[in-house]
Amino acid sequence: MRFAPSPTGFLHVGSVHTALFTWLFARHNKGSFILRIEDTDVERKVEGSIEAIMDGLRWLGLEWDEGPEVGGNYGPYFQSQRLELYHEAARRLVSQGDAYYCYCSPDRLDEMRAEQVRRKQPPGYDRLCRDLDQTERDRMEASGITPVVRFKTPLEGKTGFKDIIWGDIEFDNSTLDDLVLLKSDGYPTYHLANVVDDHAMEISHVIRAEEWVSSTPRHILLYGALGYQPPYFAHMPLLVGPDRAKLGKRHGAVSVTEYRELGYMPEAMLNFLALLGWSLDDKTEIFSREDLINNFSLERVSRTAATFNHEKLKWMNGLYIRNLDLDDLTRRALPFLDTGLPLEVKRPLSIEYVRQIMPLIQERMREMAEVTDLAHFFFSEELSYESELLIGKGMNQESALQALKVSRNRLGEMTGFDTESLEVLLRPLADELGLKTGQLFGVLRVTVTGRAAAPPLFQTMAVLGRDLCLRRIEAAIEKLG
RNA sequence: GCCCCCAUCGUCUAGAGGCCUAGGACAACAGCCUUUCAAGCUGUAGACAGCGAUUCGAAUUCGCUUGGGGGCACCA
Repeated sequence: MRFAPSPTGFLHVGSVHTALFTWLFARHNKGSFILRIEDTDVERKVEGSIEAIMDGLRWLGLEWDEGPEVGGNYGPYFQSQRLELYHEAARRLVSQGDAYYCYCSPDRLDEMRAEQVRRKQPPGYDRLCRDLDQTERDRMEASGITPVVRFKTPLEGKTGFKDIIWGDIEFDNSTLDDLVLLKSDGYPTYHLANVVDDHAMEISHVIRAEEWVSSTPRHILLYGALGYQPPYFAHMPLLVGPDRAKLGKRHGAVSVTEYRELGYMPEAMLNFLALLGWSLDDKTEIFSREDLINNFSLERVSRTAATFNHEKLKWMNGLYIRNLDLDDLTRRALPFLDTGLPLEVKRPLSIEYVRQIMPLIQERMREMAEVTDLAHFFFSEELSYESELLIGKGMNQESALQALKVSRNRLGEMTGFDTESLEVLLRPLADELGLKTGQLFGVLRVTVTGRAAAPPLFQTMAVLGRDLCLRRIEAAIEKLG
């Protein structure tokens, strides 16, 4: 099996979806997973995208058995390094009479198509050059035109194939036009290159997105003309946005890099993507990589396009985060804190301190990048919040001020400063002050964290430490007074 | 316009003639827990696109309609 992206930018989640299913199929069946770079479009090639693709796949753990940087017996794995193979195939097809040189200019083709659309005809090459004789060809050659090679599609008959996911699909050859195989710049089109390579690399199963269904008959025809046995085809359901159109940039984050930077875990990403167009049964939805490999089958892939639901991904990522052990969580969160926290915060961050904070915010994170916002008050000296926030329901400035002053004194006299002693001290204190526990705790929470919603108070204070807590109480008293 | 395909809660899906008064999950809503926010637990609401046909019986089979998508490049 192979995953064959073209290096035209970032690694798209749709591509990863296909890569994942291909990889799962390969792993499940003990086949090999090949990465092949389809760099046959010089114009659209984007610098650095090959690295982005490889980085992305590796981050997700979709390791390839053959391909760039790993090698293999069927290389090279860049189509731009395999041009001779395509030329040879094209020459053979021409000499067999299954392909021909076409001298039509792009301008003529554009006009032709515009005219066809105007007349509401299906657009397609009009086969002007299909039956050129030798003298006409010589004349064209002499005028300096570099021809393209086009496939001589049979005019009649039907071409069908059995798709593992879709079943039997059949096309009338009359609806297919003479596609270009070799471009005038000497590069092959996808159609030629993919057929030649899939055969040369002994690909048994071609797994790709649904958008390729309509060009599959052309490929079948090509395999036939070349005398090759076609592989099995499995077309995957498309990933779409909320408007049901093919997932694209306008739908928000579509590159794996973006998700990585937001703090999505590869495990969650794969789990989520696997459930788009595939399911095991009516209840299982949390799968480890191994579970996926063990249970995957193309027969259970659905045919309907799936909406990429960010909300569910977020939920699932949160679930994975909650399942992390302390060390793992700390290790993964550290880089996000490092880049996300304000410059004033001293670096390097104390791993021990971060370790103490993590349990307090673990169940509140859904994207790892949220760690910065959730934990910033553990690091910043100054807190900024509106003083009204200190005055809770049923309280006024005076009672808040008094609560703070008394708390300051008591806290200062404490011997220990752990969660339990804080609770033992503070809980009765509310009563003494004539406040409900919620009121007292509320004032202190805002004082100590700068916000109304935060992790449990006593634990938070214990981590912050007595000094910082007292300084913040002073600051709050000042704010109110 | 032509070709190909798809159609179960808002979303992801289970369902391959009776197990379906259609199951699960996200999201929503309500309650419980609770010092806030989360997390967790419990519950509520929510779908077989429509119409015909086959059948004792249809979400499941067939046809039509409607809706949606994909493709129709010297891009992949």
